[in-house]
Amino acid sequence: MTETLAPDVNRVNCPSRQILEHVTSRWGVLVLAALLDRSFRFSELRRHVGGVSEKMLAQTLQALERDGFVHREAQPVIPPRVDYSLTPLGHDVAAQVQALAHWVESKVPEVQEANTSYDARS
Amino acid sequence: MTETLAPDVNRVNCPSRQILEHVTSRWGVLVLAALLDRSFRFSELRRHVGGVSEKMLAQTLQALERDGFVHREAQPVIPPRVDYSLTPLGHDVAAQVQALAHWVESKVPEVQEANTSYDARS
DNA sequence: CGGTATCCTTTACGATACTG
DNA sequence: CAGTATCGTAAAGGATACCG
Repeated sequence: MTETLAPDVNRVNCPSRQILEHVTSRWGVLVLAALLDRSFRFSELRRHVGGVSEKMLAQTLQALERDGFVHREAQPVIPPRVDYSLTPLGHDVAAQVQALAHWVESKVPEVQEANTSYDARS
Repeated sequence: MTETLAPDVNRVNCPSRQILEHVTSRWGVLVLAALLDRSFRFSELRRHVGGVSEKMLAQTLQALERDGFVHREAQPVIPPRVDYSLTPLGHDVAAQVQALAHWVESKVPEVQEANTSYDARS
């Protein structure tokens, strides 16, 4: 009677979709990929990920922490020091996301050529 | 003298970042994942990907076609018939993106537990 | 059927100022 | 340093209507 429906990202209100959106969000991707290499302090991360604002970085980190992908370690010192790292679960997604990012970086020439020929037809 | 800088998604104006954003966009992810299984007609895709509007689907498909990931085949018949499929390049991204989507679907319970314990602390 | 054009609303995002 | 609060703008997105 109590059927558990399998998670499906194609369904509008499936929780998997929101998780996927956190992971693939504009800044989420870059933050996860960065943290795969090493842990970062807040301001380090801000410098590392070009163009991210304090607000969006904080928001992104909170979403990823809430989903159990990122671990936040605050040291009670003055000035404050907070380190962000991946959880085991986060390590798994981050590996996939970073692979994707690297793949894209490696295919830039092909894509640019596709852009050019597409634009030529229009 | 004419140095070619390696593509880096962390740089604000690197083309790789925009490509990555197309691929990881809200609807881009779901469209690529769907097309990995088979080709789709426009309205099939619209029904398959829950919640997508005509406008966004058209926009997403255009971006993916322009980047060389999706092939668009329009048959000159009445009523019109247009089939969308993956290019070889698109097949590679789609495989990664679908793997990510499936991974997320499989981890929904873990993430929901993380959500609960996070919310309990706040 | 497979779109495009228009309008409108909502959300994302950035800039700035402020706090523990 | 590591954020939060507030505000304003820009972009994303949805609804509807229309066209080839």
